Amino acid sequence: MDFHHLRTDTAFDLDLTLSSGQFFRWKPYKSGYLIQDAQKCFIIWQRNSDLEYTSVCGKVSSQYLTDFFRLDDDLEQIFSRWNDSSVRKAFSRYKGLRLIRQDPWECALSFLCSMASNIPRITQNINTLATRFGASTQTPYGSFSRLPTPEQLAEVSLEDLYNAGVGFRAKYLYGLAKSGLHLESLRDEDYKTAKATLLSIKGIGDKVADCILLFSLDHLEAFPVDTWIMQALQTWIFPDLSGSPAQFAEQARKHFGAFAGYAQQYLFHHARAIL
DNA sequence: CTCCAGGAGTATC
DNA sequence: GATACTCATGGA
Repeated sequence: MDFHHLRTDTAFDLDLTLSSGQFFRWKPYKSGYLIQDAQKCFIIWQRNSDLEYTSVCGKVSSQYLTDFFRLDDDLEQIFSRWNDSSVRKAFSRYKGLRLIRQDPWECALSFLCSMASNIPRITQNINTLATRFGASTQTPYGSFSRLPTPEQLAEVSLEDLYNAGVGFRAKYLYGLAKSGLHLESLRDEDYKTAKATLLSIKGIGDKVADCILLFSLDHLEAFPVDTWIMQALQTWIFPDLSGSPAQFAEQARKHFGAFAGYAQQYLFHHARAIL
């Protein structure tokens, strides 16, 4: 096989980044990881500042990995503007935790599955969608199921989706697939316009929309507020504020600014660890 | 058995 | 605009 190297001259922690609950199609493989991103599949190891990787299916390059793991984001500069002790503590404790720039379609499916669920089950759901409705690829490393494309999922019946074990989320996945919404075009729109479009899809509310915008569409000012972040904000950032999750999200975006999503990801990880 | 989980839609006031 | 109820399923 063809192995390549990528040297990371900025902080990057592959284990932390993968296990931080933003992306679900990965699993341990021989002291490294096997990662599936939309239609691609690759294996990757990290040893200090060196990433070693090889494509399994689809073309994976150093540029692709730099984009996928957002290795060009300057974390020191992004976090230098924030003085909240909890954020500073999380930043020093979780060095190298990065947002992932994942495929928008995969991201939308994942976070539609995420509602009233948990990370292990989201992982199970997204993998089931792939094995049942996606194409299968034979590789030297075994057989892999690709995620169904929007066109492929649009051909799946509502009944088959319910039988895939995604619960009440089936009707929302069905609606998204039938909508024909072109997620990629939302990358170039401003945050509020892009979010309004996402909110027009049944099943996508404030939180899921912000996850899609943050994790796949480069809208780093998005600040998804779930139950964990709600606790984190009330405990650490706005102890005197009361209100709805939407109001806390609004305050958080004002407080953290253009890169609020990075503060969110660290606070989420921190809250999950100690609250 | 009951309760809850990286929520959101709907009805009702 | 707030609040309560509902939606499926699996694990604790």
